Amino acid sequence: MARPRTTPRTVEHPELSEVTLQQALEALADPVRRMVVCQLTRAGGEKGCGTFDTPVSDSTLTHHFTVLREAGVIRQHYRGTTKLNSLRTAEMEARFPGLLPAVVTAAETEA
Amino acid sequence: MARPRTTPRTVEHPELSEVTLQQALEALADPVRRMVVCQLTRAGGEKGCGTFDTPVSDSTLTHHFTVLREAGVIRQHYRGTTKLNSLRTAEMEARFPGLLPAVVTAAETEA
DNA sequence: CGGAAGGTTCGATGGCGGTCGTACTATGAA
DNA sequence: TTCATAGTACGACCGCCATCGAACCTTCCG
Repeated sequence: MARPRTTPRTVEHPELSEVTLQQALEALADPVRRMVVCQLTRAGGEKGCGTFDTPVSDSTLTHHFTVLREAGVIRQHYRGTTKLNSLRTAEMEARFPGLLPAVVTAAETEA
Repeated sequence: MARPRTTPRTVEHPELSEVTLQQALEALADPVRRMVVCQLTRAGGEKGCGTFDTPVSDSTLTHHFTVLREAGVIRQHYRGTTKLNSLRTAEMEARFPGLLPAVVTAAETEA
């Protein structure tokens, strides 16, 4: 109803300037969300929601994507029935210099 | 009893190699703990437990110090009745390169 | 027009963590 | 020895968040 049948589904993304450090750290402090970020880093581009290897259910994963998106860490958009995810690397770097690389590096090193 | 009257109180500190990224991020994801870290950074050295400006009670603050210590972020030792706190900057840098600076910088910038 | 694939929404649940007050211990000073 | 100061230990409480399953919505493909 809210959206005519011909309009594609859209997703809301915050400006990075509206994102707090608190949000970013909370987003990155969850192990499942870090898995997502790492897999996204390794993929080097876009990746469908269903293509991630995690130990949680689909509905839980949806929740994690939402948290990451609202923290400005990822960008999401639809292509057909698939929802593609990518990192907002440059914007994150501008907002929180060094944070994302530090976390990803530490996560990769640890594993 | 466990400790003879002449032995000074001691505090247990983990090796940084035993600290997980999870611990470090959880430690830094709390606003009160970040206040502590920032004030410690600004102080540039040691600082007594009672000299921090936070919105929580003493007992809660004790809890936060414990979390920070177990995450390898701070070192604590007694001098008389006072407990002094300092950052384990170099060790943290070796274990999680760039992490602490990124968080502190972002925190300082934001405020 | 089905039907299937890909995600989402919703409500419930369970556990963990931040918070507090109070009682306590340890040290140093009077 | 007694008091004051600095911090700790303990127990209780409360709210939040990760998790799930089930029902649902969208889009594509026969």
